[in-house]
Amino acid sequence: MFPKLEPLDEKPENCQTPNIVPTICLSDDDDDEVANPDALALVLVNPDETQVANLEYPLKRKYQARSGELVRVSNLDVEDEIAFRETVRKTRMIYDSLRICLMLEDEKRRVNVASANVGSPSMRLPKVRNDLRVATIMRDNDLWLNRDKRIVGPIPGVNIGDVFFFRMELCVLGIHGVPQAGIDFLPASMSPNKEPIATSVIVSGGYEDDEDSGDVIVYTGHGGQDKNSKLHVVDQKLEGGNLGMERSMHYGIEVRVIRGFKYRGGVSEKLYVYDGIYKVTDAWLEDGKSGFGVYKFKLVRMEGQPEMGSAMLKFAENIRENPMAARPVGYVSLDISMNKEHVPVFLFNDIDDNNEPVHYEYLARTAFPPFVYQPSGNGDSVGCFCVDVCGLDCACAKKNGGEFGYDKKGILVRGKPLIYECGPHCSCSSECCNRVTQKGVKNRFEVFRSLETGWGVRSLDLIQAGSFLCEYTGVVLTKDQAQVFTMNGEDTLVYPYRFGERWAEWGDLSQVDLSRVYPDYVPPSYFSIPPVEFAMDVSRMRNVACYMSHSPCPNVFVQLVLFDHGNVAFPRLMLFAMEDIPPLRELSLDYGAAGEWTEPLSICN
DNA sequence: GTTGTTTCATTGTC
DNA sequence: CGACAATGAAACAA
Repeated sequence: MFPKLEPLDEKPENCQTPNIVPTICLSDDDDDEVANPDALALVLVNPDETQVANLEYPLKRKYQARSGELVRVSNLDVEDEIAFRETVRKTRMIYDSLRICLMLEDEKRRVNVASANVGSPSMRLPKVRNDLRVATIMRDNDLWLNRDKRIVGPIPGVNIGDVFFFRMELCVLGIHGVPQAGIDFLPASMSPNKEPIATSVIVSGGYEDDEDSGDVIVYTGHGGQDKNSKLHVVDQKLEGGNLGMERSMHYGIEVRVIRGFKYRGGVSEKLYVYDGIYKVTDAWLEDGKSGFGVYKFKLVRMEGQPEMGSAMLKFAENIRENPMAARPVGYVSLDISMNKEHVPVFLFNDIDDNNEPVHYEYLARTAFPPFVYQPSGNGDSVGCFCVDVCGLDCACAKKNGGEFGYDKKGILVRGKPLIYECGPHCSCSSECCNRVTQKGVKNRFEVFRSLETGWGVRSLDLIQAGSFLCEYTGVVLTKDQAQVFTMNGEDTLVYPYRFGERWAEWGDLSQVDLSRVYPDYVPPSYFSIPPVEFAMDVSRMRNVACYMSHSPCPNVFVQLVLFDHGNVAFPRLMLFAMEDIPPLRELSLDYGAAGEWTEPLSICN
């Protein structure tokens, strides 16, 4: 009764994919398409260019409209990959930092309103959706990516398995440009041949007629639903995104697939995972479960892509529930920390018979020499006198420049040269939120053997950006001790100063103009500390951090923290997540220039 | 805790 | 160019 959709009679030809950024031809009368060599650069955010673009239309619209130009980005070299990845991550860091910033500012205002309205408790602030507000502010500051091109296929800098807590992030990055609809498509009005083209879909299981078996999805078109009941009340029509899907099938245009899940314990109730590109292989109209006509699209995952992120999430969940059943072989140890961490640290090797990490004594906390703990006499080791939970007048907050290092959920607000936590000298309770890193490891880590990097570390839990991971521990050596240690040639010491200043990237909102949102907003000012001059010996005692691999584009960074003594020359090296890290993805640190950290180097110069 | 209602931001169409 | 419908998620009220 329902006709199968027939493809248009004219078949496009010469639609091969050139290397860099081809324009996609949608009709056969247009055979002189030329790749624009400058188009690649346009994908990256370039403040100068976007400002120029805005000046052209300063009165017509507040922000640059989304482009109608379809492009593919392929065959990037390694340097381009890293550059795109950095851009994506920077954008995501701004999103997260701004969201936390708005949250903290709102809290301040709430306190102010409450104190100004003593006796009239009915006074309330309007409700806010910070996930949406952040996107608006970033859009007004030209910080959205990929608005000047519509990318077909993978988004440079976005990897399969990347996870997102907010749907709006997908808009900001250009992965899926519409904030609500499941199908994102180039509209007919902007299309060269006046046909809509679908570029991405979100599979959230919100449609009763969806079927999802991983590599093959039967996706239900949109429309026909009642506004309130969400039930199908009329037949769907072949228009908009539905027609776009059919046209993408016709032209063989790949479609990005993002899966959405309900997720507990995260910063949001939902989790989105980028699962790679699919091809639409079939489209038809049928009676849905409601009895009304629904369009169906068969999506088949393209070959040669890394394993699906959603499959990895599921696999990690299975390992957490029953490690042995999920992976029968490969466990060398079920806890190399020997109960020294609150959660066990697995040692996993299914490649060779190397079991080296079990031979080192596990050191959950760095051991400093006794003199570090002696009071200096200038009062810097005196704690705060807060009762129960610290407020903004806390002495430790003042040391941090008038704010706490973490939000209420323990997420690092912004990187600093040094963060002071409340410690044993403070009178506040152990529930004080300024005691994040001293509480130790919370994630289930696994040291694993890989062919590429030797030993590596990954987590079985999803790690939210800005979360504390673990300390980088070892036996501390002073400058003099380190020199003696390295005299006999081999230098296996770790030099903290070489980790660099990745912390400065976390929470950096200098690109955002907040004066319009908060006229009285004062950007934080940093204080500086002298360079860290001690070295760390990890040749006998170490912890999980020691096995993290080096990367020029790391997902973990070092933040210096003090809590059990006041000696700024001997801070603890605390590791935080630079981005949302999906389970089973390798953790990496920037140890400084590649390879350099293992070479002997005098630190007294 | 559950359910229904409203609201948020953006795009595309009329 | 302006109005408006469509859309998912979360805050909120019941």
